[in-house]
Amino acid sequence: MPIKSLEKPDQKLLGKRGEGTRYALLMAGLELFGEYGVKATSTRMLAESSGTNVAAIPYYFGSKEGLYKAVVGYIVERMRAHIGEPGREAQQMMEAGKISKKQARGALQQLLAAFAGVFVESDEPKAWVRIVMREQSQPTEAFDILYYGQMQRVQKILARLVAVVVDLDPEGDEAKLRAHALFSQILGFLVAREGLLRQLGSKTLQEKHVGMIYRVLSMHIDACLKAPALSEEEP
Amino acid sequence: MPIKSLEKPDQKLLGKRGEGTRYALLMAGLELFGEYGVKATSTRMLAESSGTNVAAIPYYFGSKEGLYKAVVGYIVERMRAHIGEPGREAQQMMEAGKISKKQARGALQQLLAAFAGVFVESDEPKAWVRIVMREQSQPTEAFDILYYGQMQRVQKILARLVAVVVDLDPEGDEAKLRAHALFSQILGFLVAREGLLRQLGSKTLQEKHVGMIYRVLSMHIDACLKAPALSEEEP
DNA sequence: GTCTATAGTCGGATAGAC
DNA sequence: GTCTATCCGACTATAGAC
Repeated sequence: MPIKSLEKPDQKLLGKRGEGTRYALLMAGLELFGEYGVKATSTRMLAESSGTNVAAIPYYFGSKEGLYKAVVGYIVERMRAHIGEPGREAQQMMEAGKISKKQARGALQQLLAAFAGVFVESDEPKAWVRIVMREQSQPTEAFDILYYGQMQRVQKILARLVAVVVDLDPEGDEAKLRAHALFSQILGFLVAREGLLRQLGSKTLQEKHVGMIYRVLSMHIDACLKAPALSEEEP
Repeated sequence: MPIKSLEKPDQKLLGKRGEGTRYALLMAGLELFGEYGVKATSTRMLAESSGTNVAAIPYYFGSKEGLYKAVVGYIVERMRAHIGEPGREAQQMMEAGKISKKQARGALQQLLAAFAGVFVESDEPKAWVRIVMREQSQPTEAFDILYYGQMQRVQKILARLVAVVVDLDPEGDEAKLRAHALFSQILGFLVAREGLLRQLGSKTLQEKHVGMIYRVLSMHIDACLKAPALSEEEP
C-alpha cells in the first residue's frame, strides 16, 4: 500500500457504498498521473492500481480526464489543509491592521519554510507536487482549479508581505516579481532536483543536505529582503 | 542580444541526400516533444509536422525513442554554442589562476544573465527548454546525455564562482547549494510562469516586466552573494 | 531514400450480465 | 454498484513497391 501523507483516508467520504471505489480511483490517479502524466497513464493502470476495473472510471468520473480533474480538485482541498495555516495567520495579521516589518519578515520566513518542507522534505517528490508543476509549465483546463483554488491566495500573501518589508506597493509589479523570485529559490530544489543530486554525488537528499538547504534558503531570503526598493516611478 | 533560436538550420548537415529528411524530423521532434512530451507525441504528428512520413522515423532513428534521444543530443550541441561562451570565459579565468571576488561576482552576474535571457526572453518558453525541464523532474535515459553533455559543467562553474565570492570550499555542499538556489531564482520565471502571468494580469510577459525581472534578479543575486559563509565545520 | 499499405498492439469507452 | 467482454479508433513499426 504505497500512498502516504496527502492521502489521508477520509472516513466521512466512505459512508455510501461506491465511495470506496471512487476514493480508490482518486488515490490511484493522484499517484499515477503524478508519476507518468495524464496521457501516459492508461485506464488499465488506474484500474489495476486501485483494485477496481476500467469501467468504474467512466462510471464515477465520466472519463479519464474527468478523473484527472477530480484529482486536481482533491489536491486543492489537501493543499488548503497543509500550507493553509501559516498562510491564514499571515493573512489575519495583515487584515487586522498594521503589521511591522519584523513581523512580515518572520511571516515570510515561516511561510516559505512551510513550502520548503513540502518541496525538499521527502526523498521522492510527492505525486501531487508533480501534478502542480506540470500544470504550471503546461497548463490544461485543470490549472484554473489549482490557481483559483489555492495558488492565487498564496501569491497575494507573499507579495503583500514582501511589500511591507521592502516598502513597496503591494499591488505593484516589483512586489509580485520579488515574491516570485523568493519562492523560486525554494521551488528549484523540487524541479531541478535530479541535476542537484548528481552534483552532490548522492542518490537522494541526505539529512545533512536538507538541514543546509533550509539554512541557505533562510539566509538568502533574508538577504534579498534587505535589498531596497528598485522602482521609484512617479505616478 | 542574448540567445536566439536554437534551431539554426545547419547547412553543412544537409549535404547528403536524406539528411534533409533527417533534419526535418529532428526539428519536428524538438518542437513536438517539447510541447506535448514524448508519449503524447505520435509518429503521425511528427511525420506531418516534418513533411515526411511515419516510416522515416524508424528508418533514420530506429524508433520514436531513438528520435527523442537524437533530439536531446542536438539540444546539448546547441546549448554549447549558446551559453558556452560566458561559461568558457569564467572557466578560463579560473583555470588561469587567481580570480578576484569582484571578477567572480561579475562573471556570475553575466552567466546568470545569460540564463535569464534564455528563460525569460521569449513569450513562449522555447521547446528545448521544456524538454530539459521535463528531464529534470522525471529523468529518462536521455537525462545522462543532457547532464554529462553540458549541465555538469555549468553547475561546476557556478559553484566555483560562488565559492570564490563567499570564501567557500568549491567542492563543498554549501557552494553547490547556494549556486543552485541562485540559479533557481531564474529558473522560477520559466517553470512557474503561468501562475506569475495570472498574478501580473497579463497573457504574456511585457517588456516592462522583462526589464524589471532582470533588475530584480541582478539585485537578488548580489544580495545573496553578500551573505557570509554558513558552515564553519572543522575537518 | 521515400512512401503507401498494413500488420499487430493497446488505448478509452460501452453494453449488458450479475 | 461492480465487472467481463467487446467495440473501435489510434498507435508504432514493418513490408515492400517505386
